[in-house]
Amino acid sequence: MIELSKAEFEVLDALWVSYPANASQIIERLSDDQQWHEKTIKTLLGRLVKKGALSFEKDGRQYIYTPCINRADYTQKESQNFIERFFSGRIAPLVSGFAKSEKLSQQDINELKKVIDDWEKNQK
Amino acid sequence: MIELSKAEFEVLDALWVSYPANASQIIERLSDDQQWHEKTIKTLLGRLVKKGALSFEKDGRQYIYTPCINRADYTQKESQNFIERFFSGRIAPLVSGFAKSEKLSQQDINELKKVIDDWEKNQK
DNA sequence: AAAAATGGATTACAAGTGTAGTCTTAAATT
DNA sequence: AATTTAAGACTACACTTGTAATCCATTTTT
Repeated sequence: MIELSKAEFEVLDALWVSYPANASQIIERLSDDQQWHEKTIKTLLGRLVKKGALSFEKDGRQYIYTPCINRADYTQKESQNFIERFFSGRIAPLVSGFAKSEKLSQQDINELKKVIDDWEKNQK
Repeated sequence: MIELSKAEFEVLDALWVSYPANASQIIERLSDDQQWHEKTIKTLLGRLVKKGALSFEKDGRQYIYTPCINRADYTQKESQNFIERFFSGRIAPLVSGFAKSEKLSQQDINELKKVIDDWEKNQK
Protein backbone atom coordinates (compact mmCIF):
# COMPACT_ATOMS: atom_id res chain seq x y z
CA MET A 1 0.00 0.00 0.00
CA ILE A 2 1.00 3.60 -0.47
CA GLU A 3 2.52 5.01 2.70
CA LEU A 4 1.63 8.61 3.45
CA SER A 5 3.06 10.85 6.11
CA LYS A 6 0.72 12.81 8.33
CA ALA A 7 1.23 16.01 6.43
CA GLU A 8 0.74 14.27 3.11
CA PHE A 9 -2.49 12.79 4.34
CA GLU A 10 -3.76 16.21 5.38
CA VAL A 11 -3.17 17.51 1.91
CA LEU A 12 -4.79 14.54 0.24
CA ASP A 13 -7.68 14.91 2.64
CA ALA A 14 -8.19 18.46 1.48
CA LEU A 15 -8.40 17.17 -2.06
CA TRP A 16 -10.83 14.41 -1.19
CA VAL A 17 -13.24 17.11 -0.05
CA SER A 18 -13.80 17.90 -3.68
CA TYR A 19 -11.86 17.12 -6.79
CA PRO A 20 -10.40 17.65 -9.28
CA ALA A 21 -8.87 20.76 -7.83
CA ASN A 22 -5.82 22.87 -8.48
CA ALA A 23 -3.12 23.81 -6.05
CA SER A 24 -4.56 27.14 -5.05
CA GLN A 25 -7.88 25.58 -4.19
CA ILE A 26 -6.14 23.04 -2.00
CA ILE A 27 -4.04 25.71 -0.39
CA GLU A 28 -7.17 27.71 0.24
CA ARG A 29 -8.88 24.78 1.90
CA LEU A 30 -5.91 24.07 4.11
CA SER A 31 -5.55 27.68 5.20
CA ASP A 32 -8.34 27.22 7.70
CA ASP A 33 -6.79 24.65 9.98
CA GLN A 34 -3.17 24.57 8.88
CA GLN A 35 -0.69 27.38 8.97
CA TRP A 36 1.37 25.94 6.18
CA HIS A 37 3.31 28.00 3.74
CA GLU A 38 2.13 27.72 0.20
CA LYS A 39 5.48 26.22 -0.74
CA THR A 40 5.11 23.54 1.84
CA ILE A 41 1.82 22.43 0.39
CA LYS A 42 3.26 22.40 -3.10
CA THR A 43 6.10 20.22 -1.91
CA LEU A 44 3.61 17.84 -0.35
CA LEU A 45 1.57 17.75 -3.55
CA GLY A 46 4.71 16.83 -5.42
CA ARG A 47 5.48 14.05 -3.01
CA LEU A 48 1.95 12.74 -3.24
CA VAL A 49 2.24 12.61 -7.00
CA LYS A 50 5.55 10.81 -6.76
CA LYS A 51 4.04 8.29 -4.38
CA GLY A 52 1.18 7.67 -6.76
CA ALA A 53 -1.50 9.01 -4.45
CA LEU A 54 -2.43 11.80 -6.83
CA SER A 55 -2.46 12.33 -10.52
CA PHE A 56 -2.91 15.57 -12.41
CA GLU A 57 -3.72 17.01 -15.75
CA LYS A 58 -2.32 20.21 -17.05
CA ASP A 59 -4.53 23.17 -17.57
CA GLY A 60 -2.24 25.71 -19.12
CA ARG A 61 0.42 26.33 -16.55
CA GLN A 62 -1.53 24.79 -13.71
CA TYR A 63 -2.01 21.25 -12.54
CA ILE A 64 -5.42 19.91 -11.80
CA TYR A 65 -5.16 17.18 -9.24
CA THR A 66 -7.25 14.09 -8.67
CA PRO A 67 -6.73 11.46 -5.98
CA CYS A 68 -5.64 8.06 -7.20
CA ILE A 69 -6.89 6.39 -4.10
CA ASN A 70 -10.14 6.32 -2.30
CA ARG A 71 -10.48 7.72 1.17
CA ALA A 72 -12.52 4.85 2.54
CA ASP A 73 -10.07 2.30 1.21
CA TYR A 74 -7.14 4.15 2.57
CA THR A 75 -8.56 4.68 6.04
CA GLN A 76 -9.76 1.11 6.12
CA LYS A 77 -6.26 -0.18 5.54
CA GLU A 78 -4.76 2.22 8.00
CA SER A 79 -7.34 1.19 10.56
CA GLN A 80 -6.59 -2.47 10.14
CA ASN A 81 -2.96 -1.76 10.46
CA PHE A 82 -3.49 0.30 13.55
CA ILE A 83 -5.69 -2.26 15.23
CA GLU A 84 -3.25 -4.99 14.36
CA ARG A 85 -0.36 -3.14 15.92
CA PHE A 86 -2.05 -1.98 19.07
CA PHE A 87 -4.80 -4.49 19.71
CA SER A 88 -3.66 -7.69 18.02
CA GLY A 89 -6.19 -7.17 15.30
CA ARG A 90 -9.25 -7.08 17.51
CA ILE A 91 -11.51 -4.10 17.39
CA ALA A 92 -13.49 -4.47 20.59
CA PRO A 93 -10.57 -3.64 22.87
CA LEU A 94 -10.20 -0.34 21.10
CA VAL A 95 -13.84 0.54 21.64
CA SER A 96 -13.60 -0.74 25.16
CA GLY A 97 -10.68 1.56 25.81
CA PHE A 98 -12.82 4.47 24.73
CA ALA A 99 -15.59 3.36 27.02
CA LYS A 100 -13.23 3.14 29.97
CA SER A 101 -11.87 6.60 29.27
CA GLU A 102 -15.34 8.04 29.11
CA LYS A 103 -14.85 8.94 25.51
CA LEU A 104 -18.09 7.42 24.31
CA SER A 105 -21.20 9.53 23.96
CA GLN A 106 -24.74 8.29 23.67
CA GLN A 107 -24.55 9.18 20.02
CA ASP A 108 -21.49 7.00 19.56
CA ILE A 109 -23.35 4.16 21.23
CA ASN A 110 -26.35 4.61 19.00
CA GLU A 111 -24.19 4.65 15.93
CA LEU A 112 -22.36 1.54 17.07
CA LYS A 113 -25.64 -0.23 17.66
CA LYS A 114 -26.70 0.61 14.17
CA VAL A 115 -23.49 -0.75 12.73
CA ILE A 116 -24.04 -3.97 14.64
CA ASP A 117 -27.65 -4.12 13.56
CA ASP A 118 -26.76 -3.67 9.94
CA TRP A 119 -24.06 -6.27 10.21
CA GLU A 120 -26.50 -8.77 11.66
CA LYS A 121 -29.11 -8.10 9.03
CA ASN A 122 -26.46 -8.73 6.49
CA GLN A 123 -25.67 -12.11 7.97
CA LYS A 124 -29.35 -13.05 7.99
CA MET B 1 2.53 12.92 25.00
CA ILE B 2 5.58 10.82 24.34
CA GLU B 3 5.89 10.02 20.65
CA LEU B 4 7.16 6.56 19.85
CA SER B 5 8.16 5.18 16.51
CA LYS B 6 6.85 1.80 15.39
CA ALA B 7 10.05 0.03 16.28
CA GLU B 8 10.24 1.73 19.64
CA PHE B 9 6.72 0.67 20.41
CA GLU B 10 7.51 -2.93 19.58
CA VAL B 11 10.34 -2.91 22.06
CA LEU B 12 8.29 -1.29 24.77
CA ASP B 13 5.56 -3.77 24.05
CA ALA B 14 7.96 -6.60 24.73
CA LEU B 15 8.72 -5.03 28.07
CA TRP B 16 5.09 -4.56 28.97
CA VAL B 17 4.70 -8.30 28.71
CA SER B 18 6.56 -8.53 31.98
CA TYR B 19 8.79 -6.13 33.82
CA PRO B 20 11.21 -5.19 35.14
CA ALA B 21 13.41 -6.94 32.63
CA ASN B 22 16.93 -6.58 31.36
CA ALA B 23 18.06 -6.15 27.79
CA SER B 24 18.72 -9.81 27.10
CA GLN B 25 15.26 -10.78 28.24
CA ILE B 26 13.74 -8.20 25.96
CA ILE B 27 15.94 -9.30 23.10
CA GLU B 28 14.89 -12.87 23.76
CA ARG B 29 11.22 -11.97 23.67
CA LEU B 30 11.61 -10.06 20.44
CA SER B 31 13.53 -12.82 18.74
CA ASP B 32 10.28 -14.64 18.02
CA ASP B 33 8.59 -12.20 15.72
CA GLN B 34 11.34 -9.73 14.92
CA GLN B 35 14.59 -10.41 13.18
CA TRP B 36 16.32 -7.53 14.80
CA HIS B 37 19.95 -7.50 15.60
CA GLU B 38 20.75 -7.26 19.27
CA LYS B 39 22.42 -3.91 18.63
CA THR B 40 19.29 -2.57 17.07
CA ILE B 41 17.24 -3.40 20.11
CA LYS B 42 19.80 -1.81 22.39
CA THR B 43 19.66 1.33 20.32
CA LEU B 44 15.91 1.37 20.61
CA LEU B 45 16.08 0.83 24.36
CA GLY B 46 18.39 3.81 24.58
CA ARG B 47 16.02 5.95 22.58
CA LEU B 48 13.10 4.88 24.73
CA VAL B 49 15.00 5.90 27.82
CA LYS B 50 15.86 9.22 26.29
CA LYS B 51 12.22 9.79 25.41
CA GLY B 52 11.20 9.03 28.94
CA ALA B 53 9.21 5.94 28.08
CA LEU B 54 11.48 3.66 30.11
CA SER B 55 13.54 3.97 33.21
CA PHE B 56 16.16 1.59 34.51
CA GLU B 57 18.12 0.63 37.54
CA LYS B 58 21.60 -0.72 37.43
CA ASP B 59 22.26 -4.24 38.49
CA GLY B 60 26.00 -4.52 38.26
CA ARG B 61 26.81 -3.90 34.68
CA GLN B 62 23.29 -4.45 33.44
CA TYR B 63 20.26 -2.23 33.26
CA ILE B 64 16.95 -3.41 34.50
CA TYR B 65 14.20 -1.64 32.64
CA THR B 66 10.74 -0.64 33.69
CA PRO B 67 8.16 1.15 31.54
CA CYS B 68 7.34 4.68 32.62
CA ILE B 69 4.06 4.60 30.85
CA ASN B 70 1.11 2.32 30.91
CA ARG B 71 0.09 0.37 27.85
CA ALA B 72 -3.61 1.08 28.16
CA ASP B 73 -3.00 4.80 28.55
CA TYR B 74 -0.64 4.88 25.62
CA THR B 75 -2.89 2.97 23.26
CA GLN B 76 -5.86 4.99 24.39
CA LYS B 77 -4.14 8.22 23.44
CA GLU B 78 -2.92 6.81 20.17
CA SER B 79 -6.41 5.58 19.40
CA GLN B 80 -7.95 8.93 20.06
CA ASN B 81 -5.36 10.55 17.92
CA PHE B 82 -5.93 8.08 15.14
CA ILE B 83 -9.68 8.43 15.21
CA GLU B 84 -9.37 12.16 15.29
CA ARG B 85 -7.15 12.22 12.24
CA PHE B 86 -9.03 9.73 10.13
CA PHE B 87 -12.60 9.88 11.35
CA SER B 88 -13.02 13.35 12.82
CA GLY B 89 -13.03 11.87 16.27
CA ARG B 90 -15.97 9.56 15.81
CA ILE B 91 -15.53 5.90 16.45
CA ALA B 92 -18.53 4.40 14.71
CA PRO B 93 -17.25 5.15 11.20
CA LEU B 94 -14.17 3.15 11.97
CA VAL B 95 -16.19 0.15 13.05
CA SER B 96 -18.50 0.65 10.14
CA GLY B 97 -15.55 0.55 7.78
CA PHE B 98 -14.61 -2.80 9.21
CA ALA B 99 -18.13 -4.05 8.73
CA LYS B 100 -18.17 -2.94 5.13
CA SER B 101 -14.88 -4.66 4.47
CA GLU B 102 -16.12 -7.85 5.99
CA LYS B 103 -13.52 -7.64 8.69
CA LEU B 104 -15.93 -8.24 11.53
CA SER B 105 -16.44 -11.72 12.95
CA GLN B 106 -19.30 -12.88 15.08
CA GLN B 107 -16.90 -12.80 17.97
CA ASP B 108 -16.09 -9.16 17.33
CA ILE B 109 -19.78 -8.40 17.28
CA ASN B 110 -20.34 -10.20 20.54
CA GLU B 111 -17.51 -8.34 22.15
CA LEU B 112 -18.79 -5.04 20.87
CA LYS B 113 -22.23 -5.79 22.21
CA LYS B 114 -20.73 -6.47 25.57
CA VAL B 115 -18.85 -3.20 25.54
CA ILE B 116 -22.07 -1.39 24.72
CA ASP B 117 -23.92 -3.29 27.40
CA ASP B 118 -21.39 -2.43 30.00
CA TRP B 119 -21.41 1.16 28.98
CA GLU B 120 -25.16 1.35 29.32
CA LYS B 121 -25.16 -0.29 32.69
CA ASN B 122 -22.65 2.26 33.76
CA GLN B 123 -24.94 5.07 32.69
CA LYS B 124 -27.81 3.53 34.64
C1' DA C 1 46.85 -14.81 33.00
C1' DA C 2 45.28 -14.37 28.30
C1' DA C 3 41.50 -14.49 25.31
C1' DA C 4 36.86 -14.16 24.32
C1' DA C 5 32.38 -12.71 25.15
C1' DT C 6 29.14 -9.31 26.82
C1' DG C 7 27.11 -4.77 28.46
C1' DG C 8 26.29 -0.32 27.46
C1' DA C 9 27.95 4.25 24.96
C1' DT C 10 28.95 6.33 20.95
C1' DT C 11 29.02 6.72 16.07
C1' DA C 12 27.14 5.83 11.36
C1' DC C 13 24.36 6.41 7.64
C1' DA C 14 20.64 6.32 4.23
C1' DA C 15 15.68 7.24 3.72
C1' DG C 16 11.75 9.74 5.11
C1' DT C 17 9.57 14.03 6.96
C1' DG C 18 8.39 18.87 8.00
C1' DT C 19 9.10 23.04 6.40
C1' DA C 20 10.37 26.08 3.36
C1' DG C 21 13.67 28.95 -0.08
C1' DT C 22 15.49 29.64 -4.79
C1' DC C 23 15.24 29.15 -9.77
C1' DT C 24 13.01 29.40 -14.21
C1' DT C 25 9.47 30.57 -17.05
C1' DA C 26 5.21 32.20 -18.41
C1' DA C 27 1.20 35.03 -17.46
C1' DA C 28 -0.79 39.25 -15.63
C1' DT C 29 -0.39 44.05 -14.53
C1' DT C 30 1.18 48.63 -15.17
C1' DA D 1 7.20 46.84 -23.46
C1' DA D 2 8.79 46.47 -18.78
C1' DT D 3 7.77 44.75 -14.39
C1' DT D 4 5.67 42.05 -11.12
C1' DT D 5 3.47 37.87 -9.96
C1' DA D 6 2.49 33.19 -9.89
C1' DA D 7 3.16 28.11 -11.17
C1' DG D 8 5.78 24.39 -10.76
C1' DA D 9 10.82 22.33 -10.43
C1' DC D 10 14.61 21.91 -7.88
C1' DT D 11 17.34 22.53 -3.73
C1' DA D 12 17.96 22.78 1.30
C1' DC D 13 18.39 21.35 5.78
C1' DA D 14 17.65 19.67 10.40
C1' DC D 15 15.32 15.92 12.74
C1' DT D 16 13.53 11.24 13.04
C1' DT D 17 13.75 6.42 12.10
C1' DG D 18 15.48 1.83 10.99
C1' DT D 19 19.25 -0.66 11.28
C1' DA D 20 23.33 -1.64 12.81
C1' DA D 21 28.90 -1.32 13.64
C1' DT D 22 32.56 0.19 16.55
C1' DC D 23 34.53 1.34 20.95
C1' DC D 24 35.58 0.58 25.69
C1' DA D 25 35.41 -1.71 29.94
C1' DT D 26 34.17 -5.64 32.50
C1' DT D 27 33.12 -10.48 33.11
C1' DT D 28 33.68 -15.19 31.73
C1' DT D 29 35.95 -18.77 29.78
C1' DT D 30 39.90 -21.21 28.60
